Amino acid sequence: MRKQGSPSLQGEPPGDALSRKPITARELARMLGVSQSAVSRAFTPGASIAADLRERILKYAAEVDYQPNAIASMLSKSRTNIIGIVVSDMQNPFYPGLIEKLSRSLQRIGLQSLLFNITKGSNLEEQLSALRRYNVDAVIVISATILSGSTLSWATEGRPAILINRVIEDTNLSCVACNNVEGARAIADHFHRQGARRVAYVAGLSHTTTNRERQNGFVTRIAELGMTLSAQIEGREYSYNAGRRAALEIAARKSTDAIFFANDILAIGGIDALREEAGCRVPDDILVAGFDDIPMAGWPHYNLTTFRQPVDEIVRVVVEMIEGDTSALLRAATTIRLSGELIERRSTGAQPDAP
Amino acid sequence: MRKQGSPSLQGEPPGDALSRKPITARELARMLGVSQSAVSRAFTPGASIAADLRERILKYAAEVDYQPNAIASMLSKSRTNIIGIVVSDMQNPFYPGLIEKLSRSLQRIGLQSLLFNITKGSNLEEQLSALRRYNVDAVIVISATILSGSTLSWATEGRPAILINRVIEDTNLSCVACNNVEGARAIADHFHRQGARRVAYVAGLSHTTTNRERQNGFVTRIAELGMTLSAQIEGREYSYNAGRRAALEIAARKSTDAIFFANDILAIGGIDALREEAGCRVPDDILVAGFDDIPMAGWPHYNLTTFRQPVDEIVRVVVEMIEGDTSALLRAATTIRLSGELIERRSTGAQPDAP
DNA sequence: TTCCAATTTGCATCCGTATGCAACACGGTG
DNA sequence: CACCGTGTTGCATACGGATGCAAATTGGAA
Repeated sequence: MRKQGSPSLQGEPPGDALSRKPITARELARMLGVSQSAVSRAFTPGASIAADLRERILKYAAEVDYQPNAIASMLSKSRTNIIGIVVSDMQNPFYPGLIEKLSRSLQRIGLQSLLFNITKGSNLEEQLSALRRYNVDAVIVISATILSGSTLSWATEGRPAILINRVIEDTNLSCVACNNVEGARAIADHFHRQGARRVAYVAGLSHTTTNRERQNGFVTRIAELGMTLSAQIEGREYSYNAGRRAALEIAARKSTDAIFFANDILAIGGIDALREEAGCRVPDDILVAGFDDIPMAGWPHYNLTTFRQPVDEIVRVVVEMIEGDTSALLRAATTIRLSGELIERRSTGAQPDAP
Repeated sequence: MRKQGSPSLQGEPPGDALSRKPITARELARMLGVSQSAVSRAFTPGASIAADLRERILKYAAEVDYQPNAIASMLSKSRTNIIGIVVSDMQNPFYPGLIEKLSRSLQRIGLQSLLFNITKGSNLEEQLSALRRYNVDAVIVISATILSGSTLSWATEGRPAILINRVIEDTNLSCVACNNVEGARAIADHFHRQGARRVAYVAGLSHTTTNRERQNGFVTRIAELGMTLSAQIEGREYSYNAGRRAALEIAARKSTDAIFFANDILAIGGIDALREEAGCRVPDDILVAGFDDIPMAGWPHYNLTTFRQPVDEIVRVVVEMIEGDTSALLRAATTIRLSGELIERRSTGAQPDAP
């Protein structure tokens, strides 16, 4: 149907190499006097083909610059070698780093990353419908945004899905998350060691599991240690400005020794507000800690004490889950908790190690 | 070949809804007593089909949750509706913002983004070979990393390619870039107005066109204004630490009134180094300006004067190029320069507008 | 030398959708 | 009533590669 007619009648199309269509396995096979199956097998590791034939085909393929068409391959095999990555907030510097490492690791084992940037508010199903149509092999969700388990199940439609830093129980979704409770308790312990007694918590997105775990872990440990929770600010976003506003609110009451922000971006906004707007000194007047350990937390001006997420390990585990038997992921959704590390810096009066 | 045999003999497979394969157009057609073509046409805008038939098919399709398989569609049409995005540095906060806006705009017109995260140093052709095999409709390159025009031409293989913030002349690649010369001159003018006379330039990646343009524009304008170029630091990366080191080097010579860093991340590292390590006051002792206007530049501690890149406009232009006749892009590669905006803040002693 | 097993190769068909072309339906005109 | 044009519909095949099965080849054992 397409482009029948004699191949080179209308003269060389303008634009030179531009409209030249890539060579196909059949053409390559005909040139070599072998069958198309042979070409396909030459490119399939472990296929039943003689070593010398394979070599001859691959050599010639390299010469004429043949590469198997991935689309056709996807159609006949069940695999697409594409992983869908669902993201909603690339502004928080924690995520770009994670996405970068993740996509690099996937590339290393021959998987590509198809990015789905969902916008909260508008029609989620519509945004995710492409996720179904593209037949991705698996889905990785790196999104703090509201995304119900049922919507997600619909979108992934029987494909393995792995949530990073979000935990949903009721569905067949796997989760890989940092041990938020452990981290929050470590911050509480650290505050206590540094002498704080009246402490505050600043939430990110209140309803997210991540926030709830950090909040509960912190508040519980605070109580165990006999400290006072002097303030607790609800939040609607993980952002610099939200941190600023929360810090000002807490500073106005003048009854807090230390603030634990649900993540680093909040904490950094908080530090700036405390110093520039509230006239407080950090850590002299008030201690501040965050969560994640984004690059800015290490900048000298902030020097933010934080709980470092094990990004490399998270990536490793996720990639292993995908690399392994993905159908196993479907049968038994697993939740994996990874340990992080308390990074003590000057924002809580600690003396950090030399860089 | 696959899954022949009677459909429901071996009982419901374990895992419930998990392994159920999605319905196909043919099955849907048979259920409705129409031809598969009809189903295809019902989902093709502008196809030759009666309105009531289309409605009936779409309604039933919605009921049984049928959606056309994108892979099969890609194979028969020439379009994949996938845009390859080549990235190399997600750490610089300017890029995540750009990528996010870009992928959202593309999604809005039904295009998905396939992410290619290239690592400098290792084999580029190998990394980009997937770009060819996946038949992407177009390629957008957002990468400061070394990537020769010829490598890129090979990788895109007759597909339209658009470079953002990089200009390559010799090939048939389109470019959309900020007017770096204009921006650099604006910074120079601003320095002059603020009373600086001995100024320094800190390069990012020296050989990139972006850096060269900013450098030349700045140095040229400096000379025109009769100012002295007191230092010029070569660079191997656009990073916080590179900015730190450069700033310390310049501060040690004590002969500079103002520093123009090739981008904001460098400038921010520079400010921190000047204040925390060199004991200088910014802007009292030395003025600092950057380029890009990343979020951190607006944070009160930095309050960085910078030249804002017209991100929204860049995205708009790129998407328009892709949305329009892409083959036109191939025939006539165009380079588009967009104007940015000088943002005067306190790092150069300016009084910023109230937030 | 004969026969069988193991390995290699090719043939035919499938994956699921798009589309050129022919067939068909319907309404109006001469 | 024959004829034609417009608008719909279905048939058949193409897209490019993967793979079950049968055929062909090879080597070695009896």
